[in-house]
Amino acid sequence: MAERTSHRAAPEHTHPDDVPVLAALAALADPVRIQLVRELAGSPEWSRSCGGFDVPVGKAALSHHFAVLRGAGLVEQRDAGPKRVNRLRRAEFDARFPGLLALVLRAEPADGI
Amino acid sequence: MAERTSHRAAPEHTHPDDVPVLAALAALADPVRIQLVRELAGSPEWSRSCGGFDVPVGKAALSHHFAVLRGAGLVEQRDAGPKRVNRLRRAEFDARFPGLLALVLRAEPADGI
DNA sequence: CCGAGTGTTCGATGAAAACCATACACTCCC
DNA sequence: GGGAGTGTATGGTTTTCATCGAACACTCGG
Repeated sequence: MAERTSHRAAPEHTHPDDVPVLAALAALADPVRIQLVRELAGSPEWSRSCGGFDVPVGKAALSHHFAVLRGAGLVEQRDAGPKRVNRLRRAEFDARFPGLLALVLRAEPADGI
Repeated sequence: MAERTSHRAAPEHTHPDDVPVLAALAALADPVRIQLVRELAGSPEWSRSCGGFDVPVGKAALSHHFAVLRGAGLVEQRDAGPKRVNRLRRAEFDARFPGLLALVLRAEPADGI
């Protein structure tokens, strides 16, 4: 049959084209998720597992944040052994919401978030 | 002294340059405020008073939403007689967050917000 | 097969935000 | 000055969301 090696349910993804603006904005209007997106943008694709982020929340909340980012078409996930590795959907998301990712990724003038 | 005609406290404004990205995103991540911004964008400047919006909330909540929009550098308000008229800070906001307003103002592909 | 590592799900808790109804302040016009 | 129109402030309710702890699945290596 399929050449699937994992017996685990694949994570549900939403393509950026199916994401309303409101959902995209709401997904990015959170300091933890902004940090995740930024760190993800500074790393090669598929190089970061969910647990490998320096974020001040427990792993339950972290899992929830990744679900939100997936639902907003911002990240794609793939199972790699026991880990789940991530990729920022730069091109696709930027095609749907031009300039939005750039706003989040650029450094802040003063400092803050 | 001053040539002020109103004895009412002028509304506090925040310039877009002083607004963190997170605050801008949070301000726009609300369906009522998105509608306000859109209606405002489709009207001449200073032509709309706060109460003149077709929005499904009471006037207390409406006043709160305008305070949020002011704090995010999105709208400017001025007293005109008993009314308080509004203006969308298009150029200034776009200079600080290029493309963000355009994303909110463009029509949605499918329908939703 | 067992144990360590990783991520998700569940239930509950706490904080933040939206909302309303009321009361108040101000401006204008009669 | 009185009254209608307009917006803000306050207090309290409801909803939403982020978070945690604990329990559960899955993968891999010994």
